[in-house]
Amino acid sequence: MSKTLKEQLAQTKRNHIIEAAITVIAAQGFQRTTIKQIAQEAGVADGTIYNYFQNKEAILMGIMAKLTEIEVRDIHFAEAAEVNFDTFVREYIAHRMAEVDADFQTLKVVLSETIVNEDLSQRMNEAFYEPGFALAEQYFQYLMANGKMDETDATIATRLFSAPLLGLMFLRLIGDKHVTAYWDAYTEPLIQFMLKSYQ
Amino acid sequence: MSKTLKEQLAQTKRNHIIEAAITVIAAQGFQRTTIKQIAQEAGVADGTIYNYFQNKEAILMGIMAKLTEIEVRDIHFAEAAEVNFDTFVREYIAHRMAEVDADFQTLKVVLSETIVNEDLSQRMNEAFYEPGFALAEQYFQYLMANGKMDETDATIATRLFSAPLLGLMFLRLIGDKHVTAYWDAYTEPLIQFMLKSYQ
Amino acid sequence: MSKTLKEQLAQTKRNHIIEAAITVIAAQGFQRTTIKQIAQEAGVADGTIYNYFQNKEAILMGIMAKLTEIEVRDIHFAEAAEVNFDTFVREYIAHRMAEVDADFQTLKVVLSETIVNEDLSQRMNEAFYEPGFALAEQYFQYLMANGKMDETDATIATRLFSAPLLGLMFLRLIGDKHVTAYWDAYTEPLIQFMLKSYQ
Amino acid sequence: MSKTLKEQLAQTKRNHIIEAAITVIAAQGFQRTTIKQIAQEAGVADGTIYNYFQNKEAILMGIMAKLTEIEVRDIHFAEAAEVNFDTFVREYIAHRMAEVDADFQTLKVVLSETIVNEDLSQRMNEAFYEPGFALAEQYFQYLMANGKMDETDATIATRLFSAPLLGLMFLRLIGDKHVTAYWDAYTEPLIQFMLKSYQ
DNA sequence: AATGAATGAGCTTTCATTCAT
DNA sequence: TATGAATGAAAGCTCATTCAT
Repeated sequence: MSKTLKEQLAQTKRNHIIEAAITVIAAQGFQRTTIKQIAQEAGVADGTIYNYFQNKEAILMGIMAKLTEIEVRDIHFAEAAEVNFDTFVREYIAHRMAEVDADFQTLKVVLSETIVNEDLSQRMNEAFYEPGFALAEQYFQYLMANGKMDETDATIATRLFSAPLLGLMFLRLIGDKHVTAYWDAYTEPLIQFMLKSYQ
Repeated sequence: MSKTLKEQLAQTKRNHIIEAAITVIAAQGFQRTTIKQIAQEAGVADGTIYNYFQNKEAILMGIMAKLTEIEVRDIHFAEAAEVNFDTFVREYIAHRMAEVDADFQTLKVVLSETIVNEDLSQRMNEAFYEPGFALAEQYFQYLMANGKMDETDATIATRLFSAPLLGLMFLRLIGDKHVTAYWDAYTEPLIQFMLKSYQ
Repeated sequence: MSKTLKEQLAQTKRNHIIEAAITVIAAQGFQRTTIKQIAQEAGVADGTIYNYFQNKEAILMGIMAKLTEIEVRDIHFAEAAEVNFDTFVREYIAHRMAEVDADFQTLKVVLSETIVNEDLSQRMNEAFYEPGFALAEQYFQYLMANGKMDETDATIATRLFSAPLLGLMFLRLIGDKHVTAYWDAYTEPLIQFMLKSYQ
Repeated sequence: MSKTLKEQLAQTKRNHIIEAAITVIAAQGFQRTTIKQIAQEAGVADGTIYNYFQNKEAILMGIMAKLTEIEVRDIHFAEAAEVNFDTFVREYIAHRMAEVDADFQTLKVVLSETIVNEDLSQRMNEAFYEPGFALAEQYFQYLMANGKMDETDATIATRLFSAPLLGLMFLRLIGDKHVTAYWDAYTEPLIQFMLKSYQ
């Protein structure tokens, strides 16, 4: 039991450092952020970081792992959504919008680095986007097979389906003031926009 | 006019260095790229870079300036497009898609840094996005005033209008293989998608 | 006598740590070896080491002390060898060769540091070599006084006498494969070599 | 021609850094020596070192390369020594003794590290000792074949032949005061000692 | 007495920038 | 103007040592 306790304490500290890292990295990017800054934000010594992470890169991986966990939850949601298309769209958008809002800093850290880091990009695609797309693709193919949707390239349809939401997220990423300040206000208009497109 | 000639030569060299910088920065990001790498790509000595740019940051600004020029061209196009909405959408999407394709590396360099650099983000918004949005906003308000569009928050409508295209661009930024490989194939589906939304 | 028992337990643990230290230091050198490695080899925590040694340097001193004990035994042997010169040489070589073999790792640890550490070198000379040489010198002077050996610089003669064996040991130190693998096979040839020299 | 000049300047500077490195490393060992110390001794900035050596290890390799050059000269000498055995021994010892004296600091640097560094040990054996031994072995086998020497294990004979000199060198390495101060005085006694052994 | 997480000084190395040529 | 060697600040990381438990 005491071993478990120790492990829990270690896990807590690890999470604490990850949170601190997200805060400072989100503000200035991974490369610009120093271990010293992360340590200061976390309130520990530089060396302590290395008791929990093998190197600086591993901190980024730890942050990415957080996102992957979220994605897993997400897929479960989506699988449960065996409903009509309108409901699916509505639920999907609302859910994702809330999620982006809740984990915005984490997303910012990972995505900004993904653009610039081939290796990380590969990993993210495999762990994050492709599973998501595969799910949506399945859904589209089901709709097409049942004549509920025009026959078309499902791969393209999938990307196009997620594009409007990603576009809004992108605007927030690059610091658009209105999108940032009124994120929630975009949910309903986006849903309406999507529904019209798939009428 | 030898002074002008000299200036022209200098401008040419400056552009040459900027092109070299775009190539290497697009591949690995601004922070990871060294002056030495840029100099090698440009075929000049490290020190020569500093005859044309005050410091490393100034190279980034030079790259950004290129984008702004493109945007200026763009706005002129848009102003000319005093046509019906369907034509506007079709032209707008086709034009932008081509543009993203043509200047993708430049976009990648600037956007990846924009996410992570508060200062640059500010500049980009002022010089790039806001003028673009202002134009579109004007257009929407004109449509609304003429009853050709539902009354709604024009600011939101503007962002929403550009979101799908930005979403596709984002997918390309983060290295989605299909979007990257078949960029052109997305133009027509995106147009159809947009037109349905605004029927 | 519980105090003595406690002391004995402490002494045992100290020796245990020293043995562990010799093993890892012999393999990679003192500087390259970390306290953590020694602790792991000894099966204790890092901090425990500091209950038995003031600092890392003190471990080295502890290892050196082991060698000094061996030397003390050795001198006793030598004093007992009040025999003719041939027997002395034969016994001396055989004894030392066996000793080097038995404590090779310990020797390696101490000697490699001795070369590089002025302070340690001083100590080793005073505690180890000089007493040994003094003994041999005495022996040579006795021989010379009795006409059993040419008059010559006894200091030089002493160093020269120990040189062949030290040379072999050195070859083993630097990792010569043959000397390392067939150490015992060198004993008799070395004895013959020495005897011929002093005929 | 100017390119050659530049290369020569670079080579000179490289040698200058190597000399500085030998000085400080000989005094305190490779591991204990910092780049800062070497740079200070050489009168350059820390970073300058890295214009001439890839990393700290490469400095050691540079020092080792110096020794190998010496060895090459040495082998040429030895090959030339197609003389009778007495002369060979006399020349060999005198030559080697002078050499050890001339390059003692360099030897100290390399040998102390060789003891402790498996990788370097391998290299030194291949590049330095084994060629030397092979030469001597050839010589012994020639003598044996001509009945000028007892049949015996030539490998052992070779090591034994070099042992007395290595032993003296070892005494100097570990800082024996008499050997250090009167090195030259050992040459003639060592020659006499060797000649008697091979009578 | 034993533990091992925390510490932070100090290491190697990188790289933007300068400046003598 | 172009060069590229020299610079040294600052980064990531290691590890001897301490100390609360």
